[in-house]
Amino acid sequence: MKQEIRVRFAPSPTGPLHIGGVRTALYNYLFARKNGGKMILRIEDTDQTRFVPGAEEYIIESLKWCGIQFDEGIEQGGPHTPYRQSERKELYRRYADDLIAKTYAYFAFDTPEELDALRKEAESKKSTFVYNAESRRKLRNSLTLSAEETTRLIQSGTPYVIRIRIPEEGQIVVSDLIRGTVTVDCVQLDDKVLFKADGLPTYHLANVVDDYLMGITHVIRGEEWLPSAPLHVLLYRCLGIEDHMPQFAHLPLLLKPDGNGKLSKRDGDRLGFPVFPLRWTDPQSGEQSSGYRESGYFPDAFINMLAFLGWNPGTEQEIFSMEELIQAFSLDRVGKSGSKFDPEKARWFNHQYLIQRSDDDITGLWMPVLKEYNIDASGSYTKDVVKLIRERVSFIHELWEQGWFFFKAPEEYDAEVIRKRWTDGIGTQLEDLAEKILVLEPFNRESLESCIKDSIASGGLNNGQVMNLLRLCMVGSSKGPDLISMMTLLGREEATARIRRAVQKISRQT
RNA sequence: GGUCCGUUCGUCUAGCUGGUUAGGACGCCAGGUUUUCAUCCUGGAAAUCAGGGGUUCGAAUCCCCUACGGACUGCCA
Repeated sequence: MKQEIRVRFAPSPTGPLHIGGVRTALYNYLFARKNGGKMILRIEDTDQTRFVPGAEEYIIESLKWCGIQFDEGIEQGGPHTPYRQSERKELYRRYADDLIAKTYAYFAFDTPEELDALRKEAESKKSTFVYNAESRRKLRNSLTLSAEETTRLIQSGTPYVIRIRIPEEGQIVVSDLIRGTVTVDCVQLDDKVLFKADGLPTYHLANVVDDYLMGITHVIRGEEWLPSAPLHVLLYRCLGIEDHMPQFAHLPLLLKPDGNGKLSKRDGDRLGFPVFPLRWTDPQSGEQSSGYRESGYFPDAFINMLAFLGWNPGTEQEIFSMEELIQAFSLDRVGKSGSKFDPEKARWFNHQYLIQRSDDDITGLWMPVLKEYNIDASGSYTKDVVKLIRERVSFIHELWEQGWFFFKAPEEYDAEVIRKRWTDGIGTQLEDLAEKILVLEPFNRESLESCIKDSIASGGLNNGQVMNLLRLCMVGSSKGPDLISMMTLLGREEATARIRRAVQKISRQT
């Protein structure tokens, strides 16, 4: 029987989840669903100093909004409860002790201050301090101290950490589903801390132990983890669980739209687009960061856009529902190089999703927005408006800009249009036309159209001039949907009132 | 500095096992539709495949070097 595929998304609750993280979660999710596997949410909160209140809730809410679902995790439970590392605290020590017993790890008593000093000193000599096979010989640890001294220090309560003892020679080979084989010499690795003085494991230990315990088969994570992947491979080996080592897939990074570097929180504020799925308020500073949800993006559009940043189906199809993404997804179609995030394309995706929606959907979404503008219109009227302007926008909130004049008469009239089209005597002719429209029977598209045409013909007027001025009367500028449709929808009273009103106002100005 | 990863139109990318006029999308430009604006449709410009060496009849595709970019280099994840 084939082994069940199990993947995990393992964020740290140190702040809001950024879109790079959402994409990592998405790829994990797609991979799991595509292969009939399980998706697990594990919270990696082993650093109590960086804990941010609300971050965990934010992460969960974000993923829900995106439609990324978990089979196991802090909310839905599962066979490996608990799913929060802080609650699994007792589990890790055993593995660290096991490593010590096998001499793959050792106790180190160096204080943070001492190490800091060493780093500073090295820096001043333009080199980097590395805790490795060479330097550990000169530092205070269970490798240099006698067994008695080590025991004495530990028993007297001296703070210590447990570090891995990297082999002095040999190579470590990481095989990566996206990058192929990555080989690193052990000499290049350093004796990373596995277990901290506060009694909690570091990422490296906790991650490997939990992935093992939770039966994770594929580790799909960001490229920033590639440099420590050899350490993780070594850990599986030292722990004697190499047979359970998952397959690795390191995803390329999301880059800034301009210039170079990893996309960061700052970029969004600077370039005017969200970097986070949901709006986030920093509990400490109160600083706000915008979110895709609040900016009017549809979750499926956002997900579609994100999926295409680093992956493509190899066909020309670009619009994919979550279901379609699941069907089409495969890790070997994930690229190797980082991608710059493009806000313009994100906008285009949203447009595609908006025009796919039904008139009723769009109307339903717009009604509450109209209320905020103090517009109290009926659903059926609003829907008629939606039909006329839906193609023109990418976001629900843009409907107002494209159709406010269906709900109130313009207050101002574009001076440029007046200058170009307004002539002496045109006012009275427009008023005559208004008169005819008011008594038009029946009042509909066809009759209105022929009424205007007749009036133009009999008055010897310029076609373009009248049409554009009528538009000016209705909208206040040379914008908007088809004039006849617009006037029909506004109704004869409103349409004629707007003509009279405009003629009055403009005549006074000119 | 060191280690590792990467490099095809401005951007996202196709091009999997060497032979294509290097394809698509966003954006941009032009024309058409709309007597308006937007949408939409059609067309166009846009990558000497980072550069240089090889291998080969033939390389964006394989190898090497260089350059550039990025990540990592914490008792952070």
